[in-house]
Amino acid sequence: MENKPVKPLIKSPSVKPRKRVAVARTQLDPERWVDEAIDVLAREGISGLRVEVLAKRCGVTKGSFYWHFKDRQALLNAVLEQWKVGRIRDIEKTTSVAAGQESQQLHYAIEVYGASRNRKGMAIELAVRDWARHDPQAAAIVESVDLYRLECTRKLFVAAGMSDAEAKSRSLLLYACVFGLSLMHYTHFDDNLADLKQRIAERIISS
Amino acid sequence: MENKPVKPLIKSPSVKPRKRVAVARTQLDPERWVDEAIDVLAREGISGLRVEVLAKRCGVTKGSFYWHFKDRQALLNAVLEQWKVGRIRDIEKTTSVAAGQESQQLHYAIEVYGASRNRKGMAIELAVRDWARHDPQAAAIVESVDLYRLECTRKLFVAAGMSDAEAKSRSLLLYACVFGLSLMHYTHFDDNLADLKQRIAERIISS
DNA sequence: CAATGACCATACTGTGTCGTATGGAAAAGC
DNA sequence: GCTTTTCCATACGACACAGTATGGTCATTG
Repeated sequence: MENKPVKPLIKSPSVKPRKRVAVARTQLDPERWVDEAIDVLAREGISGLRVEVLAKRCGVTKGSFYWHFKDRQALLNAVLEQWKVGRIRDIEKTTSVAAGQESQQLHYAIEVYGASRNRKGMAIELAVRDWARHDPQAAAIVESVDLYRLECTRKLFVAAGMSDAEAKSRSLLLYACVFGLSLMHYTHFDDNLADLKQRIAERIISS
Repeated sequence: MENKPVKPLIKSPSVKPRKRVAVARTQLDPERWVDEAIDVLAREGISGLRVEVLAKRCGVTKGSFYWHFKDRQALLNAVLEQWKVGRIRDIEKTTSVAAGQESQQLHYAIEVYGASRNRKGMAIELAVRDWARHDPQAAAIVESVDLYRLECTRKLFVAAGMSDAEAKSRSLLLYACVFGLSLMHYTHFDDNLADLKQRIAERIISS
């Protein structure tokens, strides 16, 4: 085991930018690979995240990939980790609010997920959740992110004056609705989708 | 085109059970293939639905598959069609109710989806929806099923005394919540999940 | 300037999969 | 009984993919 001490699972940049003044040519670092991988994940799903496809998108060959990563699984782990920290940071930014503004912030949280903007973010969200249905490791990441999200919005509902039990149910309802709407096809169900969404948001948030 | 008139896309049983008294040996018909395919779809997803894997599960080889189906896509089409008719039939059964029982029936609709039973049904549901994210044909089927579902529950809300606009928003909220809950991991969010679900259902249905 | 290391290309093996071609066995039809 | 049809097995070719081995290029360092 571990007979390749000079090639870790994910090659960290170590002391890379020592004299790398202008990054002479396009050098690929693991972060670049992970960013591209998340992009492929968003539009192709986990089954479309293949090494050679990714390498072609980066303009290189597999030789480069297997220099930066031990194998495909190492990349997937890095993708999961980056997704997790990104989500945590995003949640904290979305749910931090001054006292008295909790309801507005909850409305904003719904809107920012369901809007036609942030399409890529929701595509990643769904791809990761589908991934988690077949991979226990991904499932654990999703669960930790879910629990953190639920807890953050629960605090908002509590700050808005709800009981603990009610706040928990509202928090779960909020995220379930946001994710559920993202995988339904209801564009032709009503000609006034704005009013539809407004009513739903009110039902979730208002007392 | 169509230079194989004796081998249609999906070989219908035609006049098969004429003298097939006891089904001497295990003859495979397209329905059997589709049933097994849906089973694989439920636990592996669309990317795991491969011809040779399916054949092995049926106890035969590819030769049999390509006798009953033109190619893999023909099987996928049959899977989509069977899923659609099954869902339509299920919806009609779930949303048909005597007058005055609409609220109870709506509660039942939520419960029958979210319960720990019907796990396989929800797995198929999610697999098809993930499939629809990359396949326009599957997306069209999902959309038609969604619209039918939304319309059926909308009528229930209207029969329960709601306005048309409110009934639409409740109907969409109901299904979004049901599907959204199915792809979240909230088991460790509360120690009284029954109360949590009860509160959510009340919020969706009650006036 | 020579040597070292970082980074990537090329070539290769092995496996899994789709689809086709063809033959064989058993039942059905005449 | 013989032929035809149905249903499946076997064998094959083509391709995509994961991973390894090896060599090449360029910058950095002494």
